[in-house]
Amino acid sequence: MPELPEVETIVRGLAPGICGRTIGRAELLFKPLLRRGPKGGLAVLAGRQVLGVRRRGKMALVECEGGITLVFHLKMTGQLLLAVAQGAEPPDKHTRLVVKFRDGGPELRFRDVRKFGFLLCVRGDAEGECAELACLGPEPLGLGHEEFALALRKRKGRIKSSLLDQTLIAGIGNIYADEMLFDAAIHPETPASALSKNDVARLWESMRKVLAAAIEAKGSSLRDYVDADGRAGEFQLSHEVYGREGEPCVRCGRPVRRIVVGGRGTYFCPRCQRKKRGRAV
DNA sequence: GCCACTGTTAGCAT
DNA sequence: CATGCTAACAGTGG
Repeated sequence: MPELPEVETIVRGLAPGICGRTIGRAELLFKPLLRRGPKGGLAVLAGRQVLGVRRRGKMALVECEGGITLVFHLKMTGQLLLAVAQGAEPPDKHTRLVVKFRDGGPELRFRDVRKFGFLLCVRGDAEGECAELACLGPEPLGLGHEEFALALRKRKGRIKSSLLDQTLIAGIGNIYADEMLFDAAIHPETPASALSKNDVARLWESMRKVLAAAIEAKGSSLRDYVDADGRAGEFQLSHEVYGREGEPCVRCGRPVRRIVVGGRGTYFCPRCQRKKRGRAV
């Protein structure tokens, strides 16, 4: 579940470990991982220093000398790991990429059980020229609440689907959408355009609160997610609805329900998150 | 063994 | 055009 908080945690862990180091060989163990890149493939990386590591939406960007940027999308099960020592343990069968450094120190590995993840090797202005990045909406933590309200107003679909639309806002995934809707006491199937001014204000606050708390807790580890050092996150312990079907709502005690919204498993409290209707509460 | 389900999203249908 | 499903893949749990 690498959503924004998980990718942010990975990026923060990776940066001090690889910035300033010079890349040696990059071994692409699963060719289709590299969706796009220069003719010679990842050979272009050899001899380049890593200048920075950043996050955009759910993607991790490794910026290298000479305007080369590696863009990783972890999709469902991708992991970016800083292995303890070069060649200490051989890569397992799910390791798709190994990047070695000239100093012989820890190598960077990309593992991905389901093979949905991808890598782009971009030259020049990655944010501007790379479609995968250029089409992303604004960062939820950098978004003012006026702009947030504006973006939702013109939406026809359900609020949960809107939160998951990366072109609208970048980085929110299934878990955090459910958690922030619960925090804001909004039913996930509410049409985005039907939210009151007050609803939107609460949702904006909840979005910031939930994402910040999740980053603080180093993400949610339900299954595959671990940070760059292989450590699990802690935020799953603070989930209030996600994955808690049948368990009592932390606010009212009624059982949490699971429905499907836009093909995604959706958890909510039917009492605290009433469906929007003209009826008095 | 078989079937249902899983954190994402591109691509196609409506 | 916008929105809604499904498939892509592999593993896990019932």
